[in-house]
Amino acid sequence: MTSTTRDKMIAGAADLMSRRGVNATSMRDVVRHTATPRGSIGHHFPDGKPQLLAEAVRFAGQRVSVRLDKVLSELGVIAGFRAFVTSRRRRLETTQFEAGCPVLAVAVDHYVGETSDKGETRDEATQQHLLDLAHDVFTDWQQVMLLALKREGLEAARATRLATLVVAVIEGTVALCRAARSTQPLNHAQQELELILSEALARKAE
Amino acid sequence: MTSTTRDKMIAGAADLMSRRGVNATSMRDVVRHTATPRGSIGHHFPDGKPQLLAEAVRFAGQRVSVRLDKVLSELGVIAGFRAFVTSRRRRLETTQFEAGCPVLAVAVDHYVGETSDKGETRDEATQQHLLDLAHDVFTDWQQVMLLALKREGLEAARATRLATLVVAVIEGTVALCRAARSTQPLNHAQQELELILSEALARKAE
DNA sequence: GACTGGCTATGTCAAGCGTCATAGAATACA
DNA sequence: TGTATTCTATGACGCTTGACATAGCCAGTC
Repeated sequence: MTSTTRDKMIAGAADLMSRRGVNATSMRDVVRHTATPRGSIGHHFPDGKPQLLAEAVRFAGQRVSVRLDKVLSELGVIAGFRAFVTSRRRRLETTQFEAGCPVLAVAVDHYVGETSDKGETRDEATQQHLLDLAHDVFTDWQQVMLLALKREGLEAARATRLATLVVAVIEGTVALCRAARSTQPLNHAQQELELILSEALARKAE
Repeated sequence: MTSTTRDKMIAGAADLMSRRGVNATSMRDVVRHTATPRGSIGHHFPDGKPQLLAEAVRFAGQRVSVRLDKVLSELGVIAGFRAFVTSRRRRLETTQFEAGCPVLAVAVDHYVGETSDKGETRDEATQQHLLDLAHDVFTDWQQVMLLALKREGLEAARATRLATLVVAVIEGTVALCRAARSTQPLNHAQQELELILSEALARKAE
């Protein structure tokens, strides 16, 4: 095995990021939360916090991507989407609307390293890198959705737009539900989105 | 005048929050960014950072709400929505995709005060309050959209769901555009949303 | 001109942060 | 068994943070 400590740290970091954001998640929080040794951080992540954040984004992105792909190809677009939303809803409920999305957190909350010299140049390179990673994840999710739509015969351009819309709605809805401490925004968005998707698929031949 | 210093601080805080998130925005950053005196913070915001954050959320929420209402009632739902999206797009472009939404930041990035006693109880009350404020803002925006849709004859239940969808898409799209450093996600979402809205309005009589 | 009260400037403080160094434990292989 | 390598534990460091205290400025008013 390649040390489960490392994996626990990554998963724990992703979890904390999804709940609190990037900067509200300290490395000490991560080791507390995962019951892992603090000294191991330097060992497993020699590049420090940015590296841990990056791995957490990749990890969470891939986990969702795999699940989305599975459910879409097994159940088709409509039922698959419904199943995916249901799992998101359950996660919101079981965590009392605390859990969000670590990738969204990276896209919204800028990482702030040490302010190096004079506060003039923040750690912009790291932030750009994290944003790139978040973009890769978003693109990956869109791609999964896109392929599912095309698989059911939808034209490429329309499918691309719809895939973007779906990802945007999911991310935005997470924020609304957290603020509302309710799944109602998710329910409303789901209803409308299912309508849109089924109409689009029904007209694919035109 | 009731001291422009206070207002500049609030607007500056909202701006920084929208770019960096809640915890990456320090009070010292705000005074640097707005060229306001550091010592005045305790004077204008005796409750400290939480108070400044709260006022920033209210300020930004109201500003958007007013603009959205104006444009929707002057131009109607479709053209008004288009105009609103256009202004968001311009803002993204002129800030090189740095500016986001301070309300979204509050919903994603948890405020962390001093960890009081033993790290067990974070500043949960303050965070709940900020989330409530964010929820009020989101609700307000949805209400503005809802009224515009009803004004054009849409049935209440459908209008409610669409209003939620629109707000969710706008917030989610901000994140996608920031990560992509591109307005393409906004463009795609806008196209689909205009389609949905015009179809819904066209069928209002059924 | 002196007084006064709202504002500004600057320094100090405890606490938390990420990082690093160093020492100890555990594990794997000969 | 011995030893090398990998992992864990703990403390120290330099820094930033929000909060506070104290002193100075600068209108207005009598």
